[in-house]
Amino acid sequence: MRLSSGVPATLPENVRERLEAHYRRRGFRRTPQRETIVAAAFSSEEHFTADELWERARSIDPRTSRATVYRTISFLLDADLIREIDLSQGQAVYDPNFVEKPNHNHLVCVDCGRMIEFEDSHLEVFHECLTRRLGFLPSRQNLRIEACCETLRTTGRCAHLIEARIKGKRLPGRRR
Amino acid sequence: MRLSSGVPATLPENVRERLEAHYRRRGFRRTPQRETIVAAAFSSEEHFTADELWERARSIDPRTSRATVYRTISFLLDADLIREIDLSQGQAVYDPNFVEKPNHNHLVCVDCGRMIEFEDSHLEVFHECLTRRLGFLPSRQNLRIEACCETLRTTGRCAHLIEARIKGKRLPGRRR
DNA sequence: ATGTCTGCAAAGATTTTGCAGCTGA
DNA sequence: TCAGCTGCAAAATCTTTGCAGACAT
Repeated sequence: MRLSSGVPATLPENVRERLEAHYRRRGFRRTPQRETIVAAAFSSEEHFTADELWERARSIDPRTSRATVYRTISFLLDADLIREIDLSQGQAVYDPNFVEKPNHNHLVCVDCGRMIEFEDSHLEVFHECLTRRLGFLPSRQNLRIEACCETLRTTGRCAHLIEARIKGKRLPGRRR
Repeated sequence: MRLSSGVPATLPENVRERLEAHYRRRGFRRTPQRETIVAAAFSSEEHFTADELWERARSIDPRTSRATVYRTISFLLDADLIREIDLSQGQAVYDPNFVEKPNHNHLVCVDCGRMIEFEDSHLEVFHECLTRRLGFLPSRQNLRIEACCETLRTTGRCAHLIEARIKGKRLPGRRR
Protein backbone atom coordinates (compact mmCIF):
# COMPACT_ATOMS: atom_id res chain seq x y z
CA MET A 1 0.00 0.00 0.00
CA ARG A 2 2.03 2.83 -1.30
CA LEU A 3 0.45 5.54 0.77
CA SER A 4 0.34 3.87 4.12
CA SER A 5 3.76 4.94 5.30
CA GLY A 6 3.00 8.62 5.59
CA VAL A 7 1.66 11.61 3.79
CA PRO A 8 2.92 11.54 0.22
CA ALA A 9 5.70 13.97 -0.60
CA THR A 10 3.64 15.50 -3.37
CA LEU A 11 1.45 17.47 -0.97
CA PRO A 12 2.31 21.16 -0.79
CA GLU A 13 4.44 22.02 2.21
CA ASN A 14 1.78 24.11 3.95
CA VAL A 15 -0.82 21.47 3.46
CA ARG A 16 1.38 18.73 4.83
CA GLU A 17 2.27 20.72 7.91
CA ARG A 18 -1.28 21.58 8.75
CA LEU A 19 -2.34 18.02 8.10
CA GLU A 20 0.32 16.61 10.43
CA ALA A 21 -0.69 19.10 13.10
CA HIS A 22 -4.30 18.09 12.77
CA TYR A 23 -3.49 14.40 13.05
CA ARG A 24 -1.55 15.07 16.23
CA ARG A 25 -3.96 17.54 17.77
CA ARG A 26 -7.01 15.38 17.28
CA GLY A 27 -5.44 11.98 17.64
CA PHE A 28 -6.88 10.82 14.35
CA ARG A 29 -5.55 7.66 12.84
CA ARG A 30 -3.58 7.63 9.68
CA THR A 31 -5.33 5.20 7.39
CA PRO A 32 -4.53 4.40 3.77
CA GLN A 33 -8.00 5.55 2.72
CA ARG A 34 -7.59 8.94 4.33
CA GLU A 35 -4.19 9.47 2.83
CA THR A 36 -5.52 8.53 -0.58
CA ILE A 37 -8.45 10.92 -0.35
CA VAL A 38 -6.33 13.75 0.98
CA ALA A 39 -3.86 13.24 -1.84
CA ALA A 40 -6.74 13.29 -4.30
CA ALA A 41 -8.12 16.53 -2.84
CA PHE A 42 -4.81 18.32 -3.35
CA SER A 43 -3.83 16.68 -6.62
CA SER A 44 -5.14 19.72 -8.44
CA GLU A 45 -6.21 23.27 -7.68
CA GLU A 46 -9.65 22.61 -9.08
CA HIS A 47 -12.71 22.81 -6.92
CA PHE A 48 -14.48 19.52 -6.43
CA THR A 49 -17.73 17.97 -5.29
CA ALA A 50 -17.90 14.93 -3.04
CA ASP A 51 -18.46 12.69 -6.01
CA GLU A 52 -15.67 14.20 -8.03
CA LEU A 53 -13.34 13.63 -5.12
CA TRP A 54 -14.52 10.05 -4.90
CA GLU A 55 -13.76 9.65 -8.59
CA ARG A 56 -10.25 11.01 -8.16
CA ALA A 57 -9.63 8.88 -5.09
CA ARG A 58 -10.75 5.71 -6.83
CA SER A 59 -8.35 6.37 -9.67
CA ILE A 60 -5.57 6.16 -7.07
CA ASP A 61 -7.06 3.30 -5.10
CA PRO A 62 -10.26 1.68 -6.42
CA ARG A 63 -11.22 0.33 -3.03
CA THR A 64 -12.29 3.73 -1.65
CA SER A 65 -15.86 4.11 -0.49
CA ARG A 66 -18.16 7.07 -0.83
CA ALA A 67 -18.89 7.14 2.89
CA THR A 68 -15.24 7.50 3.69
CA VAL A 69 -14.95 10.31 1.20
CA TYR A 70 -17.69 12.19 3.03
CA ARG A 71 -16.07 11.46 6.37
CA THR A 72 -12.72 12.65 5.11
CA ILE A 73 -14.28 15.84 3.79
CA SER A 74 -15.50 16.59 7.33
CA PHE A 75 -11.99 15.90 8.55
CA LEU A 76 -10.49 18.32 6.03
CA LEU A 77 -13.07 21.01 6.78
CA ASP A 78 -12.33 20.64 10.46
CA ALA A 79 -8.63 21.12 9.78
CA ASP A 80 -9.47 24.13 7.59
CA LEU A 81 -7.60 22.43 4.78
CA ILE A 82 -10.53 22.89 2.45
CA ARG A 83 -13.57 25.15 2.50
CA GLU A 84 -17.04 24.79 1.21
CA ILE A 85 -17.87 27.45 -1.35
CA ASP A 86 -21.17 28.67 -2.63
CA LEU A 87 -22.13 27.63 -6.10
CA SER A 88 -25.83 27.32 -5.40
CA GLN A 89 -25.87 24.04 -7.18
CA GLY A 90 -27.54 21.01 -5.80
CA GLN A 91 -24.35 19.84 -4.20
CA ALA A 92 -21.59 21.15 -1.99
CA VAL A 93 -18.41 22.32 -3.72
CA TYR A 94 -15.06 22.41 -1.98
CA ASP A 95 -12.06 24.63 -2.56
CA PRO A 96 -8.58 23.30 -1.67
CA ASN A 97 -6.76 26.58 -2.33
CA PHE A 98 -7.35 28.45 0.91
CA VAL A 99 -4.21 27.02 2.47
CA GLU A 100 -2.01 28.67 -0.13
CA LYS A 101 -4.22 31.73 -0.65
CA PRO A 102 -6.10 32.34 2.61
CA ASN A 103 -7.91 35.43 1.36
CA HIS A 104 -8.75 34.70 -2.20
CA ASN A 105 -12.10 35.50 -3.77
CA HIS A 106 -14.26 34.20 -6.58
CA LEU A 107 -15.54 35.76 -9.74
CA VAL A 108 -18.21 33.67 -11.45
CA CYS A 109 -19.64 34.11 -14.91
CA VAL A 110 -23.41 34.27 -14.62
CA ASP A 111 -23.67 32.59 -17.93
CA CYS A 112 -21.14 29.80 -18.41
CA GLY A 113 -20.35 29.33 -14.73
CA ARG A 114 -16.63 29.71 -15.32
CA MET A 115 -14.90 30.74 -12.12
CA ILE A 116 -11.77 32.80 -11.53
CA GLU A 117 -9.92 33.07 -8.25
CA PHE A 118 -8.23 36.33 -7.34
CA GLU A 119 -6.55 38.01 -4.41
CA ASP A 120 -6.57 41.71 -3.68
CA SER A 121 -4.84 43.47 -0.84
CA HIS A 122 -7.13 46.51 -0.98
CA LEU A 123 -10.05 44.24 -0.38
CA GLU A 124 -8.35 42.62 2.58
CA VAL A 125 -7.78 45.98 4.25
CA PHE A 126 -11.28 47.07 3.43
CA HIS A 127 -12.75 43.93 4.89
CA GLU A 128 -10.81 44.38 8.11
CA CYS A 129 -11.94 47.99 8.59
CA LEU A 130 -15.52 47.31 7.71
CA THR A 131 -15.82 44.40 10.05
CA ARG A 132 -14.45 46.37 12.98
CA ARG A 133 -16.66 49.32 12.16
CA LEU A 134 -19.68 47.06 12.50
CA GLY A 135 -18.46 45.88 15.88
CA PHE A 136 -17.21 42.48 14.86
CA LEU A 137 -13.85 40.81 14.98
CA PRO A 138 -12.68 39.89 11.49
CA SER A 139 -12.37 36.25 10.72
CA ARG A 140 -12.92 34.98 7.24
CA GLN A 141 -14.01 36.87 4.23
CA ASN A 142 -15.00 35.83 0.79
CA LEU A 143 -16.25 38.04 -1.96
CA ARG A 144 -18.24 36.34 -4.61
CA ILE A 145 -18.83 38.39 -7.70
CA GLU A 146 -21.16 37.35 -10.44
CA ALA A 147 -20.36 38.87 -13.79
CA CYS A 148 -20.28 38.29 -17.52
CA CYS A 149 -17.16 36.62 -18.90
CA GLU A 150 -15.28 37.56 -22.06
CA THR A 151 -16.97 35.01 -24.28
CA LEU A 152 -20.34 36.31 -23.26
CA ARG A 153 -19.25 39.90 -23.73
CA THR A 154 -17.85 39.47 -27.22
CA THR A 155 -20.03 36.71 -28.61
CA GLY A 156 -23.17 37.94 -26.93
CA ARG A 157 -23.72 34.59 -25.31
CA CYS A 158 -21.98 31.51 -24.07
CA ALA A 159 -24.36 28.67 -24.71
CA HIS A 160 -23.62 26.68 -21.60
CA LEU A 161 -25.85 28.06 -18.93
CA ILE A 162 -28.34 29.73 -21.20
CA GLU A 163 -30.12 26.45 -21.79
CA ALA A 164 -30.38 25.66 -18.14
CA ARG A 165 -31.68 29.15 -17.42
CA ILE A 166 -34.35 29.23 -20.05
CA LYS A 167 -35.73 25.95 -18.96
CA GLY A 168 -35.61 27.10 -15.39
CA LYS A 169 -33.77 23.83 -14.94
CA ARG A 170 -32.57 23.04 -11.48
CA LEU A 171 -31.00 19.84 -10.33
CA PRO A 172 -33.45 17.56 -8.55
CA GLY A 173 -32.85 16.47 -5.02
CA ARG A 174 -30.88 19.04 -3.30
CA ARG A 175 -29.37 19.25 -1.51
CA ARG A 176 -28.67 22.23 -2.36
CA MET B 1 -60.55 34.66 -1.01
CA ARG B 2 -59.15 37.89 0.20
CA LEU B 3 -56.03 37.90 -1.94
CA SER B 4 -57.52 36.87 -5.25
CA SER B 5 -58.38 40.29 -6.53
CA GLY B 6 -54.81 41.56 -7.00
CA VAL B 7 -51.50 41.99 -5.30
CA PRO B 8 -52.15 43.15 -1.74
CA ALA B 9 -51.43 46.78 -1.06
CA THR B 10 -49.02 45.83 1.69
CA LEU B 11 -46.26 44.90 -0.74
CA PRO B 12 -43.50 47.51 -1.02
CA GLU B 13 -43.90 49.69 -4.08
CA ASN B 14 -40.78 48.43 -5.85
CA VAL B 15 -41.73 44.86 -5.26
CA ARG B 16 -45.22 45.35 -6.57
CA GLU B 17 -44.00 47.06 -9.72
CA ARG B 18 -41.47 44.39 -10.54
CA LEU B 19 -44.00 41.71 -9.79
CA GLU B 20 -46.60 43.24 -12.11
CA ALA B 21 -43.99 43.58 -14.84
CA HIS B 22 -43.01 39.95 -14.43
CA TYR B 23 -46.61 38.80 -14.63
CA ARG B 24 -47.06 40.73 -17.84
CA ARG B 25 -43.75 39.88 -19.43
CA ARG B 26 -44.07 36.16 -18.87
CA GLY B 27 -47.79 35.81 -19.14
CA PHE B 28 -48.01 34.05 -15.80
CA ARG B 29 -51.39 33.67 -14.22
CA ARG B 30 -52.36 35.41 -11.07
CA THR B 31 -53.55 32.71 -8.72
CA PRO B 32 -54.59 33.05 -5.08
CA GLN B 33 -51.82 30.65 -4.06
CA ARG B 34 -49.12 32.68 -5.75
CA GLU B 35 -50.39 35.91 -4.28
CA THR B 36 -50.45 34.35 -0.86
CA ILE B 37 -46.91 33.02 -1.12
CA VAL B 38 -45.56 36.27 -2.53
CA ALA B 39 -47.22 38.18 0.28
CA ALA B 40 -45.67 35.76 2.76
CA ALA B 41 -42.21 36.19 1.24
CA PHE B 42 -42.35 39.97 1.67
CA SER B 43 -44.21 40.05 4.96
CA SER B 44 -40.88 40.49 6.74
CA GLU B 45 -37.28 41.35 5.91
CA GLU B 46 -36.11 38.09 7.35
CA HIS B 47 -34.42 35.49 5.23
CA PHE B 48 -36.36 32.30 4.83
CA THR B 49 -36.08 28.69 3.75
CA ALA B 50 -38.63 26.94 1.57
CA ASP B 51 -40.25 25.38 4.60
CA GLU B 52 -40.36 28.62 6.56
CA LEU B 53 -42.04 30.27 3.62
CA TRP B 54 -44.55 27.43 3.51
CA GLU B 55 -45.23 27.96 7.19
CA ARG B 56 -45.85 31.67 6.70
CA ALA B 57 -48.01 31.06 3.67
CA ARG B 58 -50.17 28.55 5.50
CA SER B 59 -50.79 31.00 8.29
CA ILE B 60 -52.38 33.24 5.65
CA ASP B 61 -54.14 30.46 3.77
CA PRO B 62 -53.89 26.90 5.14
CA ARG B 63 -54.60 25.33 1.78
CA THR B 64 -51.17 26.12 0.35
CA SER B 65 -49.05 23.19 -0.77
CA ARG B 66 -45.34 22.70 -0.46
CA ALA B 67 -44.94 22.04 -4.18
CA THR B 68 -46.49 25.36 -5.04
CA VAL B 69 -44.18 27.08 -2.60
CA TYR B 70 -41.20 25.62 -4.44
CA ARG B 71 -42.68 26.59 -7.77
CA THR B 72 -43.34 30.12 -6.58
CA ILE B 73 -39.78 30.40 -5.30
CA SER B 74 -38.56 29.66 -8.84
CA PHE B 75 -40.95 32.30 -10.08
CA LEU B 76 -39.58 34.87 -7.63
CA LEU B 77 -35.98 33.99 -8.43
CA ASP B 78 -36.71 34.36 -12.11
CA ALA B 79 -38.17 37.81 -11.49
CA ASP B 80 -35.11 38.64 -9.35
CA LEU B 81 -37.48 39.48 -6.53
CA ILE B 82 -35.58 37.23 -4.16
CA ARG B 83 -32.08 35.74 -4.23
CA GLU B 84 -30.62 32.59 -2.89
CA ILE B 85 -27.87 33.28 -0.39
CA ASP B 86 -25.13 31.09 0.95
CA LEU B 87 -25.54 29.82 4.45
CA SER B 88 -23.94 26.44 3.78
CA GLN B 89 -26.73 24.79 5.67
CA GLY B 90 -28.56 21.80 4.39
CA GLN B 91 -31.18 23.92 2.73
CA ALA B 92 -31.42 26.90 0.47
CA VAL B 93 -32.01 30.27 2.11
CA TYR B 94 -33.65 33.17 0.33
CA ASP B 95 -33.24 36.90 0.80
CA PRO B 96 -36.18 39.20 -0.10
CA ASN B 97 -34.24 42.44 0.46
CA PHE B 98 -32.38 42.79 -2.82
CA VAL B 99 -35.23 44.75 -4.39
CA GLU B 100 -34.87 47.54 -1.85
CA LYS B 101 -31.11 47.21 -1.41
CA PRO B 102 -29.70 45.80 -4.68
CA ASN B 103 -26.09 45.82 -3.52
CA HIS B 104 -26.23 44.83 0.09
CA ASN B 105 -23.81 42.39 1.68
CA HIS B 106 -23.79 39.96 4.56
CA LEU B 107 -21.74 39.72 7.70
CA VAL B 108 -22.17 36.42 9.51
CA CYS B 109 -21.02 35.53 13.00
CA VAL B 110 -18.98 32.35 12.77
CA ASP B 111 -20.27 31.39 16.15
CA CYS B 112 -23.94 32.19 16.64
CA GLY B 113 -24.80 32.51 12.97
CA ARG B 114 -26.31 35.95 13.47
CA MET B 115 -26.37 37.84 10.21
CA ILE B 116 -26.15 41.54 9.51
CA GLU B 117 -26.92 43.17 6.21
CA PHE B 118 -24.98 46.24 5.15
CA GLU B 119 -24.42 48.46 2.14
CA ASP B 120 -21.23 50.27 1.26
CA SER B 121 -20.67 52.56 -1.69
CA HIS B 122 -16.88 52.12 -1.60
CA LEU B 123 -17.36 48.43 -2.06
CA GLU B 124 -19.68 48.98 -5.00
CA VAL B 125 -17.12 51.11 -6.80
CA PHE B 126 -14.39 48.66 -5.95
CA HIS B 127 -16.37 45.75 -7.25
CA GLU B 128 -17.03 47.53 -10.52
CA CYS B 129 -13.34 48.37 -11.12
CA LEU B 130 -12.13 44.96 -10.12
CA THR B 131 -14.54 43.14 -12.36
CA ARG B 132 -13.58 45.21 -15.40
CA ARG B 133 -9.90 44.82 -14.64
CA LEU B 134 -10.35 41.05 -14.83
CA GLY B 135 -12.03 41.38 -18.21
CA PHE B 136 -15.59 40.80 -17.10
CA LEU B 137 -18.71 42.89 -17.23
CA PRO B 138 -20.02 43.59 -13.73
CA SER B 139 -23.33 42.06 -12.83
CA ARG B 140 -24.09 41.05 -9.29
CA GLN B 141 -21.85 41.14 -6.32
CA ASN B 142 -22.17 39.89 -2.84
CA LEU B 143 -19.56 40.02 -0.15
CA ARG B 144 -19.98 37.53 2.58
CA ILE B 145 -17.86 38.14 5.63
CA GLU B 146 -17.54 35.68 8.45
CA ALA B 147 -16.56 37.27 11.73
CA CYS B 148 -17.02 37.17 15.50
CA CYS B 149 -20.00 39.07 16.85
CA GLU B 150 -20.09 41.29 19.92
CA THR B 151 -21.40 38.64 22.27
CA LEU B 152 -18.62 36.33 21.26
CA ARG B 153 -16.02 39.09 21.59
CA THR B 154 -17.03 40.20 25.06
CA THR B 155 -18.31 36.98 26.58
CA GLY B 156 -15.71 34.82 24.91
CA ARG B 157 -18.36 32.64 23.40
CA CYS B 158 -21.91 32.55 22.24
CA ALA B 159 -23.13 29.09 23.01
CA HIS B 160 -25.31 28.63 19.98
CA LEU B 161 -23.04 27.30 17.31
CA ILE B 162 -20.31 26.04 19.60
CA GLU B 163 -22.24 22.86 20.30
CA ALA B 164 -22.83 22.15 16.66
CA ARG B 165 -19.17 22.79 15.91
CA ILE B 166 -17.73 20.60 18.61
CA LYS B 167 -19.85 17.70 17.59
CA GLY B 168 -18.98 18.34 13.98
CA LYS B 169 -22.70 18.17 13.58
CA ARG B 170 -24.08 18.65 10.14
CA LEU B 171 -27.65 18.32 9.07
CA PRO B 172 -28.42 15.04 7.38
CA GLY B 173 -29.70 14.94 3.87
CA ARG B 174 -28.17 17.60 1.79
CA ARG B 175 -28.70 19.25 1.08
CA ARG B 176 -26.09 20.96 2.43
C1' DA C 1 -5.74 -5.28 22.94
C1' DT C 2 -8.89 -1.92 21.82
C1' DG C 3 -10.86 2.05 20.31
C1' DT C 4 -11.12 3.95 15.73
C1' DC C 5 -12.03 3.43 10.98
C1' DT C 6 -14.09 1.39 6.77
C1' DG C 7 -17.65 -0.32 3.62
C1' DC C 8 -22.16 -1.44 2.80
C1' DA C 9 -26.73 -0.63 2.71
C1' DA C 10 -30.39 1.78 4.56
C1' DA C 11 -32.23 5.94 6.36
C1' DG C 12 -32.94 11.09 6.19
C1' DA C 13 -33.71 15.42 4.16
C1' DT C 14 -34.55 18.63 0.57
C1' DT C 15 -36.22 19.56 -3.89
C1' DT C 16 -38.41 18.20 -8.26
C1' DT C 17 -41.96 16.03 -11.09
C1' DG C 18 -45.99 13.15 -13.23
C1' DC C 19 -50.59 13.26 -13.33
C1' DA C 20 -55.46 14.18 -12.78
C1' DG C 21 -58.43 17.65 -11.88
C1' DC C 22 -59.29 22.70 -11.36
C1' DT C 23 -59.35 27.56 -12.80
C1' DG C 24 -58.04 32.23 -14.44
C1' DA C 25 -58.21 34.98 -18.52
C1' DT D 1 -62.73 27.20 -23.62
C1' DC D 2 -58.19 25.54 -22.53
C1' DA D 3 -53.40 26.39 -21.38
C1' DG D 4 -51.49 26.83 -17.25
C1' DC D 5 -51.78 25.98 -12.29
C1' DT D 6 -52.39 23.19 -7.99
C1' DG D 7 -52.02 19.28 -4.79
C1' DC D 8 -50.67 14.87 -3.89
C1' DA D 9 -47.61 11.34 -3.76
C1' DA D 10 -43.69 9.38 -5.68
C1' DA D 11 -39.11 9.99 -7.53
C1' DA D 12 -34.51 11.84 -7.62
C1' DT D 13 -30.37 13.38 -5.44
C1' DC D 14 -27.08 14.28 -2.01
C1' DT D 15 -25.47 13.28 2.57
C1' DT D 16 -25.41 10.88 6.97
C1' DT D 17 -25.50 6.79 9.88
C1' DG D 18 -25.89 1.89 12.13
C1' DC D 19 -23.48 -2.05 12.24
C1' DA D 20 -20.17 -5.75 11.75
C1' DG D 21 -15.71 -6.65 10.69
C1' DA D 22 -10.87 -4.79 9.91
C1' DC D 23 -6.97 -2.28 11.40
C1' DA D 24 -3.70 1.40 13.38
C1' DT D 25 -1.31 2.29 17.43
